[in-house]
Amino acid sequence: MRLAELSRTTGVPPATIKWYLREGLLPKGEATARNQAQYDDAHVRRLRLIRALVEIGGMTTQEARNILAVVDDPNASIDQVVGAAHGALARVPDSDSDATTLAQVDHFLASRGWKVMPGSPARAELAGIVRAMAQFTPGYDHSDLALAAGLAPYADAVDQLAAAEVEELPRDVPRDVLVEQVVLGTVLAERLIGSLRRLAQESAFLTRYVAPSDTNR
Amino acid sequence: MRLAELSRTTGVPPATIKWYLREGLLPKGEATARNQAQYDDAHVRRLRLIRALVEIGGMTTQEARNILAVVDDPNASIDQVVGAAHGALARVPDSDSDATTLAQVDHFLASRGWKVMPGSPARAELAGIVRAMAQFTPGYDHSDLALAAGLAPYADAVDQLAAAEVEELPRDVPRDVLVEQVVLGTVLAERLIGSLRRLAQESAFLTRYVAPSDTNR
DNA sequence: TCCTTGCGGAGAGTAACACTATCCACTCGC
DNA sequence: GCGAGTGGATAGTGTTACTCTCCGCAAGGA
Repeated sequence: MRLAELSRTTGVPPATIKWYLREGLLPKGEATARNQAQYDDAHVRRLRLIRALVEIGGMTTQEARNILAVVDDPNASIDQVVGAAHGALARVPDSDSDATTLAQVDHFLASRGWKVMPGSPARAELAGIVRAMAQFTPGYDHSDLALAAGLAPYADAVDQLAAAEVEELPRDVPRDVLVEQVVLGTVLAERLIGSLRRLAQESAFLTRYVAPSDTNR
Repeated sequence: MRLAELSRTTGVPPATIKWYLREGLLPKGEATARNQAQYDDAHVRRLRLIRALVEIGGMTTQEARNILAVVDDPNASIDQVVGAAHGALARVPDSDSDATTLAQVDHFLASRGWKVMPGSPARAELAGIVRAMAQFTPGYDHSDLALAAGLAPYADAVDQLAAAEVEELPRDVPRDVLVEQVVLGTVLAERLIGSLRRLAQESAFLTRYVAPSDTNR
């Protein structure tokens, strides 16, 4: 398969594929001559993975490259792969978040029994979100209890999902397949949950605000 | 309150505030002279809302402006506000998604009893995600049942959350407060769920892959 | 053998985005 | 009265993700 055909099967423009090759996101094809190269299914797969990370996951190419580097490293553990994906998905606030909110978040995580590493990007992101929410709640008392009560329904929902996902990972599968599945499960599922929630919300709003009497009252 | 003080209380640089004023994201202060203006708490609040949408929600300023326009329109219904927020959160694929996936998604939504408008951005986004996932599953049979089975755990989790959120909205509150809360509840909660899921996932991976014997084996 | 078509690789160019810097006339407070 | 500060306008900057153009070479038909 040459570049043009790779482009046709994936729908990615040739110029973009060339750019991915230059940037090192996509490994080079096997050269058959000075200006001819062969690509195979692994390239198709990798190209689709890149597009999934960028188009659906909303990552920059730099973030995608970081993940792919870990994916390609045969010595990297699953934890490291997950860590790379999480690092790219998190929107860590620029400024150092205040210690109060961070301590509150840590307390919440401990009360949940979640083991999280201090450098976790998601932890910093959560602190930023909590801080922003608190700014809009004038009477917010900054107590650990108030936080835990507010987050509980979300944490409950997500706890089950995460546990099931990790538990259902296949054990008897080659590393590259498992790793790819972990990345997709982390990145695409996050977007999946988001769109499903919006669909459920939309439906709930339509039911309550537009025609509540039509259905059950 | 003058511009410099507005900058100090929100942490947003003066030049950025000026730019938001020019772009129409932030309403002008009340002019007291040709080159002096007064800002009040509403400006502080609006500025914080803009930063929440942009920094946490990851929106472009154009998307933020679209939402704010609906928020400011006293004739806009809650549904329209939610619709604007959803429109900015969704990552709709560029290409027209294929009819097969879209029909499958519609079938799934109907089986759930979710009422969704055909133009819903979340619907198109979901179709794009399902399509990408199917590409990585060679034996995927494109049956409605397989889709429903795969999405069920996520949809179950999200269904309860969305219903609770809509149900818990205050009814006896001025429109602007309600509208602001709806936008924040839509945008910030989406990010909140994402970061919480990653934290739960991180914990689950640490438990299973790093030290499973320490805890329960 | 020629000749057209297409290939790959490299570098420059581009469009959008979100600010940021500079300038200027003016005004407030001392 | 004067200097620091203000608001408004315009132009400039850095980043990102491509996209365009060019070039020498290869492949395959006439």
